[in-house]
This record gives sequence, structure tokens and C-alpha cells, in this order.
Amino acid sequence: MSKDSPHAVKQRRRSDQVTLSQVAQAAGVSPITASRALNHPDKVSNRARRSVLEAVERLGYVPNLVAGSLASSRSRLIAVIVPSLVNTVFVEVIKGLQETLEAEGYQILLGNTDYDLDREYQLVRTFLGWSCSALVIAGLRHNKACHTLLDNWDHPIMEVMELGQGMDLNVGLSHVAAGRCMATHLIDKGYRHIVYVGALLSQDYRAGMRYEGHRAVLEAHGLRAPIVELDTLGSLQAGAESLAQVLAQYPNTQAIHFANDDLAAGALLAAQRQGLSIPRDIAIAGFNGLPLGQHVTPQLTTILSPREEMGRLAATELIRRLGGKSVYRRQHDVGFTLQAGGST
Amino acid sequence: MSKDSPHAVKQRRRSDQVTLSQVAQAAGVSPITASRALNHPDKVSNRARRSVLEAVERLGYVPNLVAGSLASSRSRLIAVIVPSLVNTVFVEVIKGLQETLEAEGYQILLGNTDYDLDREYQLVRTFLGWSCSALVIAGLRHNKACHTLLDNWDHPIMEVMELGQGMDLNVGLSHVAAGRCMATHLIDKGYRHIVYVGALLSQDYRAGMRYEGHRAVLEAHGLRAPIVELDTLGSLQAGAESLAQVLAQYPNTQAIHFANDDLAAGALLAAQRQGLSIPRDIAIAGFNGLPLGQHVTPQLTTILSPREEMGRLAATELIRRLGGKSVYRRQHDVGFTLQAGGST
DNA sequence: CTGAAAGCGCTAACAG
DNA sequence: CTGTTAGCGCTTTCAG
Repeated sequence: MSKDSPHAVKQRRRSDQVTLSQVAQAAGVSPITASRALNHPDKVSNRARRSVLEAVERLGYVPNLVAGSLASSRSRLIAVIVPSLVNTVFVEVIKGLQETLEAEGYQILLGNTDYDLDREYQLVRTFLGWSCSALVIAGLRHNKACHTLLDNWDHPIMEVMELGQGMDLNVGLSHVAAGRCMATHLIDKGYRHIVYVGALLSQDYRAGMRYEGHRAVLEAHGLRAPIVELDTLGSLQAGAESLAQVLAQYPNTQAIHFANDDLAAGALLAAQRQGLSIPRDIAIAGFNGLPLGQHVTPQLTTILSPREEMGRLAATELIRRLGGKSVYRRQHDVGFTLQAGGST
Repeated sequence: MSKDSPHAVKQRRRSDQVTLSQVAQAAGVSPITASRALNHPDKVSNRARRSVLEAVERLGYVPNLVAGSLASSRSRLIAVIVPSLVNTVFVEVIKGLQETLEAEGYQILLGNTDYDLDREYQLVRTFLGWSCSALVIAGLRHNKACHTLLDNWDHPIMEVMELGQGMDLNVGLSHVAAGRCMATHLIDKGYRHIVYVGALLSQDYRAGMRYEGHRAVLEAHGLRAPIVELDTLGSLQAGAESLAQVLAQYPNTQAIHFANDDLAAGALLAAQRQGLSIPRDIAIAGFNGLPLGQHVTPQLTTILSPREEMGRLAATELIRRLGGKSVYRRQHDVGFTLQAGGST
């Protein structure tokens, strides 16, 4: 009260944002009661709750989530790290995650590594700094620094897209098995000269795993398993261009097993433009089960992976875990389905 | 020091996370110097900076961004709100945003409204609570509550996808002009009986705006402008199915102007399966310029919109603004390109 | 069911 | 260039 108070008051607030204290004051309760009225409505009397909610409405209060997170060290933020947004498969997983997580009041913090593990590490670091409630990350392969960081992190980690023993939770499918499945299908159909075509396999190593499965089956049948690796991302264009390359390199090719549907559909459409008959002149198979493959003629033989479901399942498991259920180091195989079309 | 200190010390820290103070102590400097060494390296002596960085490394310090944001009320978080992730056009914009924003050290907080303006409002509210540095939102139409909230918000707002006078910054294209452009093309090609086909136009109102442009042109030529509205989202499947419906309803249709390439390509492929000749029996046009359209035969006539560039440009403008440059209420027209293919 | 006090971990402000 | 001090706005803890 006296003019000569010991310290000049330092003013920092410049934002005119309404605070919880102001709401509390307007409602005639203490700040903590206002907090409870909003976050644990059942722990507060009807009267208090009502007047707080009324004050919130009247003052246009927007909770400061940053302050809340700092105080509680829980953020309701879920970090999601994927290697690419161009490849629609990751987007579909994100979609499944998002619809489930948003319904539970979680927000997604999105990171894109562009298939770079160092970038991935940086993103993980940043996201840990946001006190994320959990981390969803594509793939089981990470660099050393990333592992070190995450081993000492005590929140759920969900690795998706591929199946295997990871750091914590895992939802995915076996790409080796998928590769085996398609190779078996092609052999059953009578093809013997089969080429695998992938794009940037050092980045998209899951396509490499499918090749491993493919090769194992072919070799078990005494067949060679040639592979052509393209140096651009998988796309219709790349698929179209790859066709000539494959036929030049392996003229007696009977079937091509493409690492994904974009490549396969691109090749199929290109083959038709060139007057090739599919599958008589050349059989074509893909992976992913994109809608496009079901609309070309003949329909594309492919393997359908349940990507949105993968996202939903991952989210559901995370929510269960965040709700205190003790599920650790759990693995979920979402499987895949062979869709045999006319292209083989 | 005495046992009977006035208050028992309340302990709250349970996380064993390394703090900046610990780093500072290890480095033999004050916390604020450590802070500066990390955030404003040039405002600190070489010696101090080096020893802080060394301590960070040694202790495995990960900055607590939540605390930093609260203290500084700047979060380096950018809220991005889109109506859908199924529709690839939004994903492409996000991609453009992300590659530019991440390079500048911003993170994306992603929200999906599912074309619901109330949901949009809720997301905006949540995101404001995160003290986002800026907001990127698809479209110029928002509900009243959302406008009220944003009018009192003093951070940059970037509305994308369509062109017009918005709340603050805007990067997009004129959908009315795009509709006009395609209609003009079809008329120039000699078609007179032209049907517009859209899906869920109350949600995808930008497709409705394209129809308005389309209709204006047709009516100026004394032609009728019938429209068929599908009640499912645009997809290859929906496009394929719409073909029969259009031909039943308007038997003398010469050309169909589809609201997007998914619909158009679906119809084109379906027409071919049915033995129709394109464009002789029926001409088909789309919108978006998806790669798919360039790989079907005949190539799909469409309008290409520069979506990734839209994202990059939006991000660049935001960064400029966040860097203190005074650009307000600025509009950017990214334009579009007619790609005339064999389908018309 | 309600409240007082004490921080969460960091940085703005102000002085040296 | 460096440090002291005082918060940012909320929630935990502990006590009624």
C-alpha cells in the first residue's frame, strides 16, 4: 500500500487474454475451484460449476493450454512422425489416428522426416520438449541418438506400419510376409520370369523387406529374383518409365512385382498405351490396394493393407495405455489381403 | 534451515528431466545465460556458450518448450486447420506449408474439421489455447463464434485455398474463374449440352463456386446449365457410378464437367469399360490436375492448381509477418492452368 | 466440496 | 556480456 514498496512491480502480462483467475473472480470462487469446474466437473458443487461456466461464457475465456501443461506436465498432445506426406499410405494412417485421438480430446503434432533419420531424431527431441503424452512413429528403425532419447522417456511409444519387436507398442503388418504372399501368387499363376521393381529402397526399406519375402519364395522354387531399383520416388510417372527399362534389361520378363500401386498402375497404363496386352504380354502386380488399382482395366492385382484401421487401432491402444491400463510391449498384426485382379 | 520452518516444503517435481538450471550450474553460469546461449547465441561470450553447449550435451538436456512458451508467450507452433485429409489437395497444401515452416523451426499443429464449422470453431479455440504463433485455415467461410474469437486474436491468420477478402492474409485462387475457364473451354470445343457434376456441394462449397462460374458462362451463351449433385464424397467410385445417372437424367449430354479429377477419372475409366468412346460419345473434364488424369488415355482435360506452391507461399508470407514485417490483409492469387487433354 | 500456498521450467525486464 | 528478480497461467499438494 505504501508508495515506497520494496520493489517496483515488474509488469509482464501484455496480452489481454482472460485468465482463469478472472473467471474465478467473476464467478465468486477461488481459481482452483474454477479449474476443477472445467476439468473435473463432478468434483464441484452444481452451483459453483454453473457460475463458473456462466463466467467463462460471459468473459469469452479460452483456457491457456500451455500453462496447464506446464503445471500438470500433461499436454494431451500426441506427436506423430512420418517419413512422407506424398505417399498417401502415411496420410491414411494419420487420418485413422486423428479421428480417434481428436474424439478423445488429443491433438496431433505432426512431423515429417523426409526419410531422414537425423531429421527424425531432431523431431523427436522437439516433440519431447512439448511434453507430448505419447509418440506415434512410423517404422522400427531409428538412429542411436533417437533410441537413447526414447529409452529414457516414460510415455507410451507406438511404432506403426511394420510388425516387430519395438521400443514399446507396435501396430503393423509383416512386409516380408506380404512379399512372400504376392510372389507365391505369381508363381501359382504360372509365371517364372518375375522382376521386382522398387523405388529408393534404402529409404523405403519396407519395400525392401517385401523384396526379401519375394526373393525367398522365388529362390525356394529354384528361380532367380532380379530386382530393378528406381532412383525417384514411386509415382505413376516413375512406373510408366520403368516399364521400358525392365523390358530392356530382362527381355523375357513375364511378370513384374511392383513395390507399390502407384508404380504398378503407372506401368499398367503405359503398357496399354503401347498396345501391350495385360496379363498376356506382361503381368503386373502392386502393393497397397489403392482405389486406383480397382478402376483400371484389367483390375490390378495388389495387396490391401488396412491403413486407416492401423491408425485407429494404434490410437485406441494408446488411449487405453494413457488411461492407465497396463499394456506394455504389445504387438498387433493388422494383416493384409491379397486382391487378385485381372492384371496377373 | 530450522526444522520448524513456517511451511513444509511442497515437492512437485517428479520427472527426472534435466532442467536448464542444472545445465547452467554444470556450466558455471546463471540460468538466464544458459537460456541465452541456446536461444540467442550471439548475445553471449564464446566461453559461456561453449561451456553451456558442452553441459547440454553431457547431461542430455532437452529444452522444455512448454515452459519456454509460457514464459515468452511465443510457441513456434502453427495451427493448421483443414476440412479433410482424404482429399489429397489439402494434404498437398500441408506438405508445402510443412517443408517451409519446419525449416524455420516451426511445428504444425494439425486439425481436421471434417467439413463441420462447429468442429472448426472448437479446433480454433483449442489451438488459441496453445498460444500458436499463427493460424492457417482452409477457406474463407467460418461461423460467427469463430470470427468473434479470431477478430480478437493478435496473431497472423492465413486463409488458403480460395481467393477473397478474409480476416487477414490470404493465398488462393478464384474458383469462380476456374469454373468459367473450363466452361469456356467446353463451349469453344463445340459442346452445347453440358452437365456439371459435384459431390456434397454444401460441404465442398468451392466446387459450388466453380459451378457458379460454369453456369454464368453457359447462360451467357444461352445454354442451360444442369447440375447433378452426388451425396457421397468425390472418389473414383462415385465418378464411375455417376455416369449412368447423368446419362439417364440428361440423355443428350455431350460433355460432363466434374467438380474434381477423382470423379472425372472414375467416370472416364467407367465409360471405357462400357465401350463408350471419349470424347466422341461423351467428353469429360475435371479439376485439380492430379497425376492420374495425365496417365489415363485419352488424357483428362483438367485445371491444374498449384497446391504445394500455395502452401509454400502461405508459409513464406507468414514467416515474413512473424519476422515483424508489416504485411497485413494481403491477398495472393496463385492462379490455375487449363490442361487440355484428349478427353474433351 | 473448497481453498491457500507453492511451484511447473523458463524468459522478460531491468540493472549492473 | 551477465545476473537478479519476478513472473507467465495453471494445477498440485495439503489442509480444512
